[in-house]
Amino acid sequence: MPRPSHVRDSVRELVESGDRHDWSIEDLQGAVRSSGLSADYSSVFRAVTWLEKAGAIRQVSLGDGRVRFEPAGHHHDHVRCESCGAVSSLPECLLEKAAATVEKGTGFAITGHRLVFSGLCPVCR
Amino acid sequence: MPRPSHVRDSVRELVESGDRHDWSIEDLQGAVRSSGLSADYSSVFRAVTWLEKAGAIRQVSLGDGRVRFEPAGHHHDHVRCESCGAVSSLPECLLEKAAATVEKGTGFAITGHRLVFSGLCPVCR
DNA sequence: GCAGGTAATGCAAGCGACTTGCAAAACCTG
DNA sequence: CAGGTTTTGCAAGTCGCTTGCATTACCTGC
Repeated sequence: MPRPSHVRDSVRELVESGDRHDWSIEDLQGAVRSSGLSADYSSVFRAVTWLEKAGAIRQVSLGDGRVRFEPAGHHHDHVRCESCGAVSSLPECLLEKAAATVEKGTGFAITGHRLVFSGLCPVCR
Repeated sequence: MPRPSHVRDSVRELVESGDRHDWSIEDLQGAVRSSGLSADYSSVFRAVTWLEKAGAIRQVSLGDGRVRFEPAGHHHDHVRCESCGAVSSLPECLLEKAAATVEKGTGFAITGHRLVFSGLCPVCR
């Protein structure tokens, strides 16, 4: 039975606030700390592990070799700025039809995908 | 000026033989060794670094936290089996049009993307 | 309110994969 | 063959994630 956990609560609140889709553990630790609370890296790690298993947040793989998180919601893809690293989410899935094509072409049973566009954000371009 | 390098030559040959799109450094080291040649992990690492800069091979990010390589050629995407890890490449790009949509919707200048389908390969399904 | 039990936390150590420094060996070139 | 440059292997370093363990905090039933 979970008990009050200021770390987990803060992490959940931060991620679920919904404006970011690329929270790294370190980012979260920094954010929790700058709100005045203590937070060890490992505590934040355990918080995200717990929250992910509980279905509140989800890993997102941006290809930079870090585990990143976003609020769990319906599926969507991302764009990432090559210059400043800003990440935006795309409102809808672009690949519903493509999956069928892939199934026909390869014989795989497609269950999901990971798509990240890269480019330059409005500020950097 | 490059000089004979059995490690680099073997690695290039292996990757360019073209039947795999998910060579990890360790895989390559194993393959070089099993052909009877010596190959330290760091030598293979330097070989892939060199070949990548030279444009002969390319990193492919499959989201498993390893650096993987494939022959550099024209762009294509991948399907990866969740069960056995088998990777196939998709013959053509599915997203030419989607990029334009994304640009319009987000204001980003799109320069590329990374797409990996996951599913079950014909053998595992 | 207090003892007992479970959960959360911090610290430090461990781990996996990549990266780098350095000296020894291999290779050309004049 | 001497001199200068590349490759190679070994070992050590780095980075980020993961785990073990003792401590602290929190409930719950006396």
